[in-house]
This record gives sequence, structure tokens and C-alpha cells, in this order.
Amino acid sequence: MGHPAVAVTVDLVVLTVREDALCVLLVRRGVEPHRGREALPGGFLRPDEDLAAAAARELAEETGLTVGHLEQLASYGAPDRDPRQRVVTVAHLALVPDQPLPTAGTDAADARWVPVADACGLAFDHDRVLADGVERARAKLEYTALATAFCPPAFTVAQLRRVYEVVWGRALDPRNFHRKVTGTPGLLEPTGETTTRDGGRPAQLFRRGPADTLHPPFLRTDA
Amino acid sequence: MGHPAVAVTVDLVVLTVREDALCVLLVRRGVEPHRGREALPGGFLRPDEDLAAAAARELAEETGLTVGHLEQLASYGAPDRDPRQRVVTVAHLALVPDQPLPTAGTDAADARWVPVADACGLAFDHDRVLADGVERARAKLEYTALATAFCPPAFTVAQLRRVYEVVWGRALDPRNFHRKVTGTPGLLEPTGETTTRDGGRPAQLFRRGPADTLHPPFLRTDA
DNA sequence: CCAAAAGTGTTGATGATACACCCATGT
DNA sequence: ACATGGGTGTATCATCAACACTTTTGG
Repeated sequence: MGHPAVAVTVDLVVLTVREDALCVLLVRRGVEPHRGREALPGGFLRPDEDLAAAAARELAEETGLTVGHLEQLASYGAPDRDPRQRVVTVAHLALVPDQPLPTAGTDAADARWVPVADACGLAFDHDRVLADGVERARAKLEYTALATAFCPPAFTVAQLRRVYEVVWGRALDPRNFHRKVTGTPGLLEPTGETTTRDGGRPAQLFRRGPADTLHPPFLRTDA
Repeated sequence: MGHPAVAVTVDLVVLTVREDALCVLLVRRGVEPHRGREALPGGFLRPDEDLAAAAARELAEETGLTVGHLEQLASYGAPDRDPRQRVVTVAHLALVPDQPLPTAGTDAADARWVPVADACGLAFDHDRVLADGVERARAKLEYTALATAFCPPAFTVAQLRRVYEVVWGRALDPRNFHRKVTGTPGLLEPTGETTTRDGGRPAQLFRRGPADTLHPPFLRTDA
């Protein structure tokens, strides 16, 4: 075709909720450019794979994590974003439950969770990519069932509420929240189990239901 | 680097509202592959330009239209989407006011407006790209001031309502709609002018205000 | 005067917030 | 018994759909 060759990469904004903070998975770069700085995990697109497949492969290779949700975020292609050659990256957003990082058998040896508030000065244009990913996650909690992607397979209403509180950075009324989520058809399915608690009434356990969009939405007033 | 070269293109979903239909700009392909079939306008990314700049350039070259709004839509990179070589396309969504297609001085000689309901059997994976663009436009009307991008610089409340009705495919109550849009701060600014009408009370003319998000949103109930 | 389209008032339904209250468990 | 957190009832308030009604023009 005679058109300028471009390298295409897939980068990942992997978010989780742990210890009352929204955290992102970062890796420390071992090669130039930006050697030694932290960056979003990612890698080159292979000849025979789709964009979504590449994102899923990178996520498995670099983290070994169980994935709650994976979607395309946006593409970034400023001419000077990589000093070596022209690189266009297709960023993806992954939401995962809180889980320890497997340290063996993956490239995740030097990966770590960082609260998004502390993640800045990243390599390339990753500050921007991260900001876009966080904003996407915040917005999508309003009108989709995505918050369940941050939760383990079985979870309580209170756990789900903490997800909202941490991602949005504001407190929610536990009573009203309970009514809202249990009153939204298809959002939650009771497992019949309850938690064993340390000093309180046991909570019902739920798994996520078939609903993916929320009608009516949860509006974070103002913001 | 030694990584497989990929060609990157920028494709455009250009939408407008005309004659009570949501229409998309299509061009007939003059070269293989898919010669003779209709496709979304687009072209290759140049070495020195950003993705957004490439989209704006293509739009100007191929249409010469005044642009109401331009944003990135999504990227598509199935390995077999182009039989010649590996091509990843970054699709963009453009919303423009209804205006005649300039036929001179552009590549738009064979471009035409097609109602989205009639646009199928497009080249490559453009059916999919178009569907994603239309869905994005429909969703964004709910919570942004984007509908004004379909309108000329000065417009009436009724014109704006037609935009919503055509894009969503359902009738809205003129009285309630009027109250909603005039009651949303920053959405509309009165010009002081009125229309000269053919058999009815003249309508106030507005231009779009500084607001870009709508609080509270216009929900299309059910859908 | 009549038709047509702009714009306003009012009402009842629906959903959100705030908060009092009860329930079930561990210590 | 009591502390702790799960879960429910209810009043108050905002928002919305529906529709009757008034206003301003052209014929």
C-alpha cells in the first residue's frame, strides 16, 4: 500500500477497589524509553488477533487476574507519543475484584497496585489514559451494573456500596442504597447464603444478575 | 522493533438530521476491495498528525461541511477486516447541521446522504461501525447538549425537538420539551430574534449555550 | 373569525432523600 | 445486656408525564 507503517499496541487500565481506595495496576518499565518509570501494562498487537483478544491476552500474561469486565476505552496516537517510532495505542479498561497479584508464572513480578490519586508522572501519555479510564468507570457506575465487576462472585450489599463510595469519593446512605439495588430487577440474585460476621447481623450474599443497564440510573447528584 | 507493520486509517460516521430522518454520509468506493459498494468516508493516518487532526482533515477534504461536533468513536482491528493487509481503523463520530453537500473542490463528488435505516451492506465492517455510531449518538442525547450540534447557529425549540424525535424515533410532548430545555441552565441562549412563520405564532430563536452536560438528563423512558 | 403553532399552569404519579426504627448476631 | 451492622417503614421533597389552556401570528 505504501503507507507509513505504524506500530499498534494495546494498553490496559486495570482498576480494582482495595483498602477503601480505587487502585490501578502499574508496572515499572525495564527498557527504554522511560526506563524505570511506572506505566500502564500493555504490549504489541499480534498479526492474527483482534484488539479485544490482544487486550485479554495481555491482561492474562501480565497479571493472571480474574477479570470482572473488559472493554475498549479509546485510542491515542499523537505523533510524538513514543520517541522510537510512530505508535498508536488502543487502550482498554478492565475492572477486577480485589485479589492478590500472582507473582509466579507471569510478567507481573514488578506489577503493583497504586491508588489512582497517587498515580502520576507515568510514562508516555499514560497519565491521560488513566484519567480517561477512571472517568469512564465513574460515569458507567451511574447507569450500568458495572460495579459488580469489582466484587467477588458472591458479595453483600454493603460491599457493593463500598465500591460506589470509593469510586465516587462520597458517602451513600446505606438504607436507601440497599433498597435501590435490591429493588432493581435483574441486578442481584440471592445465593441464599449469609456471611459470618464479627459483631453484627449476618448479611445476605448475592451474585450478579443478568441486568447490565440500570433503569432508572443511580445519579451522583452534582459532581 | 521488529513488530508487524499495521496500517492505521481514520473512518468517519457523519450524521445529520434532514427531512425527518437520521442520515449518514456514504461514499461509493472506486477502488478494490469492495469496489462499487458504499462505505463510510475515511483515509490513512499521515505521519505527522494526531488521530483527531486526521479525522478533521478527512472530514474537510471529503465533505467541506461545517462541523457541529467531532469525537472519537472506537477502534476496529479484526485481522481479516481488510483483505489487502492488516488495517486498524479509528472510527470517529461527527454530527453536522443539515446542509447541502458541496460538490466542487472536494472528494465529495460521489458522496450522498442515506437514511441510516437504509444503510446496510456497507464495505468492510462498516455496518457495525455505523451501528455503534448511531447508538452513541442516541445515548449521548440523553445526557449532553449534543443535539444542538445537529442545528444551525440559530434555531427554535421546535427544531431541537425534531432532532430528538428523529434520532430517538419517538414523539415527545412539545409542552414538556419546551419547559425542559428552556429550564436547563446554560443550554440555550436567546438571540432576541423570532422566526417569521407561515400560519402560526412566531418562535423565539436560540443559539447553543455553554452547557455541555445535562443535569438532570433527558431520559428516553423504556427504549 | 379561524387555523396553526408557541408557550404556560396544574395535577397526579413516581422516585429520591432523610431518618426513625426493628432484626440478628458476637461478646 | 449491649454493641454492631443488616434491613424496613414512612414523611417530605423534587421531577415528570399528561393535558387543558392562553398567546400570537397568517389567511
